Amino acid sequence: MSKGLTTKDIILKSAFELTSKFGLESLSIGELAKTVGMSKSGLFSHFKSKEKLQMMVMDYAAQSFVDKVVRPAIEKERGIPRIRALMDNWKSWSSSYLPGGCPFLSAIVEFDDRPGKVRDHILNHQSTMIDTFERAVKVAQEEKQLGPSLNTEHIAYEIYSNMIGFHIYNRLLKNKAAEDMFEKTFQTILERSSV
Amino acid sequence: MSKGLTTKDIILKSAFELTSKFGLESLSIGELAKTVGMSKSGLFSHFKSKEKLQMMVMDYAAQSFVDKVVRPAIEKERGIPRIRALMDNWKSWSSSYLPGGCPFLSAIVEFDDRPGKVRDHILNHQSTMIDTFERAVKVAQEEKQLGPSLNTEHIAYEIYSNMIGFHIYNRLLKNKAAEDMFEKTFQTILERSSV
DNA sequence: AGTATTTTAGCACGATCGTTCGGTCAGTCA
DNA sequence: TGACTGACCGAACGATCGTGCTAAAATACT
Repeated sequence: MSKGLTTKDIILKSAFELTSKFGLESLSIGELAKTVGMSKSGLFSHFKSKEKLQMMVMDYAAQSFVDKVVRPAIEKERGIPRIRALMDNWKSWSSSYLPGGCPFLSAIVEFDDRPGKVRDHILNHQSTMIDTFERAVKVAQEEKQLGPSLNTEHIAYEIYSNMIGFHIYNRLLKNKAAEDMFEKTFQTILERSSV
Repeated sequence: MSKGLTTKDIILKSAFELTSKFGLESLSIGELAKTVGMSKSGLFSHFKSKEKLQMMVMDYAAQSFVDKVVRPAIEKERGIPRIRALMDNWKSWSSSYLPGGCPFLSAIVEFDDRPGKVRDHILNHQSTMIDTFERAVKVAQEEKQLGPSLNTEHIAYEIYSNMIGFHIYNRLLKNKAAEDMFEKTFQTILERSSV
C-alpha cells in the first residue's frame, strides 16, 4: 500500500463528511484542503478535476454503505430478518457515520438537473441501492415469507420512500415521532405483503 | 402598484425557476441578473443580501404552492376528495410550474446542516405544508370518512413520504412505474385508514 | 548510495462570488 | 421650477473558485 493511497483515503473521508453536511456541489477543493491540512494543488493532483473528485466521493459513500449496511445484512438469515437488518443497519449508519444528511439524497437532489458524468454516476449508485432492497424482498418471497404475487419493485419503492421520509422528518424537522412512524410504516408494509 | 414591485416579481419568478433546477445555494446573483437582463447591482438593490433573496424565493415558492395546490383543493368538498385534490394539484404543480425539482425538497436537503435564518425560514414553510396535509386528514376524519382513532400525524407522514419517493423515482430515476406506484401507495394509505 | 518516481507545495491564471459605492435618469410633489 | 425619491447601471473591492505550471521534498528501487 503506497503512501498516496492512504492520503487519498484521508482526503476522501473528509470529503465524504463535508458532502454529508453541505452537499456535493458546495464541496470545494480549497476548503477540503484546509480541513485535511494540505495545499490546494497538492490535493488537487490526486484527482484531476472536480468532477472526478465528486465521483470518487460517491464511490466512497457507496463503499461505506455496502460495508456498514448491506454486507452485515447479507450475513443474516434470508427473508424478513435480512430486510429488518437492512433497515437497522441503515439507521445506525446514518446516525454513526454521517455527520450530516444522507450524501446520496443530497447528490440526487442537487444533480437531477445537471446532466453529465457526475449525474450518471450518482444515478448508477442509487439504482444499485434500490436494487439491493428489491432483491432482499425477492428473497423473502422465495422463502415464502412474503406473498408470491406481490410487486417487488413496488415494495422496494415503499421501503425507500419510508426511509427518505424518516430521514427528512428526523433530521430537518427534528420530529420526535419520526422513528416511531418509520417503524410503524415499515411494519405495515411487511404485514400487508405477507402470505 | 409601483414599477419596483413588478420588477421584483420578475426577478423572483426567474429565481424560483433557477432554484427549482439548481438549488438555493447555487442560485447566484450574477447569473440571475443575466437571465432577467439587468445589472448585478441593480438586481441586488432589491434584496440587500443573498440571505434575503433566498428567503424571498422560498416565500415565492410557498405562495405558488398555496395558489396552485392548496387553495384549489380547499374549494373541493371536505374529506377524501380534498386529499385527492391535494395530490392531483401537487402533481400538476410540479410538472407544469417547476422546470426542475421541488424547491422545498432541495432547500431542505441543502440547508439542514446550515443553521441560520434561511434554514429556519425553510423549516417554517415545510412545517406549514405538512400541517396542511394533516389538517386535510383531520377533516376527513371529522367527516367520518377515515377512522376516528387513527394517528393523523402518521397519515400525513405517509402521504409526505409517498410524495417525496415519487418525486425522486419520477425525476431522477425516470422510473416509468413511478406514478403508478405513487397512486397505489396512496390508495393503500386511504383504504387502511378508512372506517 | 544514488537514481528514478511519486507526492506535495508555491504561485499564478482567469472567472466568478457577494457586496459596496458613486452616479444617472425618470417620476413625484411642493 | 426645483428638491427629493427610487430604480438602475458600471466599476471596483477582496475573496474564493477550479485548474494549470514548476520545483522541492519525500519515497521507492537498484
